[in-house]
Amino acid sequence: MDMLSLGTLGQHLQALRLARGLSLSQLAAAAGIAKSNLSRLEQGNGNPTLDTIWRLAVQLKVPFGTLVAPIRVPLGEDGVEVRLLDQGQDTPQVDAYWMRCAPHTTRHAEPHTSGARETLTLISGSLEAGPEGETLPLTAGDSLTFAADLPHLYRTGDTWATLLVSVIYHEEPTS
Amino acid sequence: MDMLSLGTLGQHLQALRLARGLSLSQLAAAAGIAKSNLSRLEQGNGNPTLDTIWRLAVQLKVPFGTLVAPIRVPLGEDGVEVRLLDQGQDTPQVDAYWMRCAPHTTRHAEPHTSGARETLTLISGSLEAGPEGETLPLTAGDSLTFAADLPHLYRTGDTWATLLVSVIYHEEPTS
DNA sequence: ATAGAACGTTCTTTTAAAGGAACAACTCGA
DNA sequence: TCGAGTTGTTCCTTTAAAAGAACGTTCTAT
Repeated sequence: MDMLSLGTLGQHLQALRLARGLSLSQLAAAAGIAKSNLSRLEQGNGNPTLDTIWRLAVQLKVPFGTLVAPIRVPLGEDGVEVRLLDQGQDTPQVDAYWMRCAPHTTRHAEPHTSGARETLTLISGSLEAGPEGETLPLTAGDSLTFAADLPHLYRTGDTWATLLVSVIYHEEPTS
Repeated sequence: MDMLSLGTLGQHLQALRLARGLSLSQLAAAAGIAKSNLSRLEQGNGNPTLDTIWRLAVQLKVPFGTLVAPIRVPLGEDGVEVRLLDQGQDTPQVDAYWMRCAPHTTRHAEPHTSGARETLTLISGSLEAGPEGETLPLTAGDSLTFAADLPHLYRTGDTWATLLVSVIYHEEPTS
């Protein structure tokens, strides 16, 4: 494990516990784990089980991921975070992504295979996107479909932008 | 542990792995864990360590919490599964859902607030959707935007349908 | 067919996480 | 001052998670 996160887990565990005015013994009892276990975790040693993390997250009323990756904004180097949501197995093939762009960043995307299209739906923020030279401004709720077999880009202004991206690959002749 | 999450963890692990075209052996090797370990986890047994979960999340490029706590919104009793992907905090507010419909099912949706619109993007399968009386057929890759402040529905034919749904609530006059 | 290399499963062994009971330190009230 | 109640720590024990090896399959290529 990247031992980095282990130490911080302990700190945040303790910070959350104290913020709720709970003693170590109280929290351990409420979560149904041994206090020796919790003590070790707060000290930054150990490597808790999913079961243990879960029980603590429930008691502290923290959405789980917050407990272990608290302040981290897992951005790509270029200020863009992308998650694959789903891949269709039909023709044409469709890949669905969730995407988040930091303010004042521009992401240049390479062309996809010939005939590919992209459909965007902006969830929050504002964004300028489309084929290079033909980008259009979008605000929350807007959708845009464009040809993705050319270089295209996503550019943010002063705000973060969150959007759904669907890449529709061209229907290939099934030989 | 609330066994609810353990079984689903395995399913999501496997789904993500297959979505990336990785074999169990490959993923285990890349993550630096024993494949017996990964095998057990995908079967829904076991109780992985933070270390193990972390390594898998890194390899699958998934923001951790997504692996273990997929957010299911049990909207339907019928063959419809819905997951909340994201909620925008801008105006207009946008809710993004991932939705999957079993074959030969019809889902009637209640009207949303006045002025609300919906944008759909079909990932796989085929679907007929839209306001009641004005539904349109969609195939993989198609998008559709319609007024969602009226009763609307989603109806599948012989196949499953997977789609992204964005609900755009009407922009309220900010006083 | 046959050897080779993948695949994912199921064993056994090793390791360490979690539980439990001690412990010292510190607060209370009697 | 003396317990009886905390607090969080440190041991030791028990349990099970992770590693490693072996297995039966399924391909592909010779």
